[in-house]
Amino acid sequence: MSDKSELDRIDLKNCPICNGIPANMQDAFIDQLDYKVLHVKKGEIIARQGDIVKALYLLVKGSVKTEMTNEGGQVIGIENMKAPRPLAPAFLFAESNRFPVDVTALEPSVIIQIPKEEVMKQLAVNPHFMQGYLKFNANRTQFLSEKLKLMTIRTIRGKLAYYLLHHTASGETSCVLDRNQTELAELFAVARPSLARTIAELEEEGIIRHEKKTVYILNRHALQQLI
Amino acid sequence: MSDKSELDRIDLKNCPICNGIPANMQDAFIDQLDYKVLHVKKGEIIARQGDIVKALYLLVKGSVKTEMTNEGGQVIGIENMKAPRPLAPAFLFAESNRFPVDVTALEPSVIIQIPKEEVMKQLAVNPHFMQGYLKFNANRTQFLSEKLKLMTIRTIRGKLAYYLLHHTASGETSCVLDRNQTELAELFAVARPSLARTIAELEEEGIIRHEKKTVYILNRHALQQLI
DNA sequence: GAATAAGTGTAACAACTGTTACACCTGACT
DNA sequence: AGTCAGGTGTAACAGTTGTTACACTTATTC
Repeated sequence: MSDKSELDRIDLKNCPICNGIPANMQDAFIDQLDYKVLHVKKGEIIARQGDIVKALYLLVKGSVKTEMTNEGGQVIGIENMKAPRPLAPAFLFAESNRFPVDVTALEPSVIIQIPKEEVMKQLAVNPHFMQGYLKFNANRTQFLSEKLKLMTIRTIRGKLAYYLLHHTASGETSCVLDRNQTELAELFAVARPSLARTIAELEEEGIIRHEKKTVYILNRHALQQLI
Repeated sequence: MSDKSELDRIDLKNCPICNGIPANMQDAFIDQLDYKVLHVKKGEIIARQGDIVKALYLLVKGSVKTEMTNEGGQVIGIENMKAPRPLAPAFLFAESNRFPVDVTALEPSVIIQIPKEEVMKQLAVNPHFMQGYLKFNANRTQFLSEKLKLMTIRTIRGKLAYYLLHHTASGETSCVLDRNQTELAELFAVARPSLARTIAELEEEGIIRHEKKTVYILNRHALQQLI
């Protein structure tokens, strides 16, 4: 498969797809797995937009960026990803099984490539692996659905209300945000000053109050009305 | 498992998850499957928001609506679904495995419930079923990703440009839309008159032209600039 | 073929959001 | 303590979109 020194450094237990495999079975799992190890330098291209996805790509070390370029050569969207995580696992089994983006290493990185047939075999043989795979996809679907729901709310007030209500445990009247204002604005896909203004408005109206990253919900009902 | 008259009417070959199973194996597949058949009348509730998802729900006949209600009892979002298709298959394996919505029958409908353990068994035993399941989830992820990309484009011009470019085969200069203006506006989550105005503007600028549902792209480069 | 529904084009105005620019605060680092 | 970067509050103005309303055209139905 590969030299043993490599295997020692591969940490699957933190990889979303494989972390369901019990610790005492992980070595056995790796040993019997048919895969390739890919070492890339900084700036090296791992996959190109349009390439057919023939294997499951697990980024086990390093970080990569993904870029989408249109027909005119312009770069449209960029996203960065850090190990450990699978790259585009959904595209392995999708009808259109081509990389939608260019994948480039941001630093020296290690990627494991598991051929599709091997993935299917393991899915059938190893229920932990199957659970992990299904769970990852399921979680991703939920994540995307949630985000989409947020995006279909048109006003910033609405998005903020939705976000706050969903981040406050029922019964609680406050929550601690895990993002700063800039990141929140990005999540909402709105401009940062616009978000700041909306927050200020809601505070003026006595609906919320905030100190640093803690938000107090003073009028839950009013918040619900905003969605 | 159930009376034979039922089985005759169950059409799995058009169900997204099961359609990969060869026709000559479908009967055998159904026979050995452990499942429950659920008949519901119009208006009957099939699942409630918050219920734990313990089985794969396949809507094989009829249609349902899904509603999300907030804590205040207000209905927020509604979506209709027609047979045959699975209901919330992602939630069966997700970390948070609860129905996010109320599911209500819109007409007399038939739902097959396959317990989670049985689904896992079949996934391990039947590679066609597994492929179908993975493919469905993968396609759904792609669909959601695409939609999300569309939503993060802030301007209507941008959304329209993105949509048109992605619905025109490379090399072609025209495409036939499969939605009317109202549906397109819903997809973009914008107001219908606003979309109409934007279309009119792009026509005035000589970038596109349209007759009924056929759109001609007169200046592809300008469209790309709009994204 | 008349009646009805569905879809589209358009306009004026209100409402909301983005842009840009700058002041201020805070914590980290030296 | 001083410097610097990151994060936040705020304001004026421009730009975009939503709202509402209505005319008009095109399908559909009986």
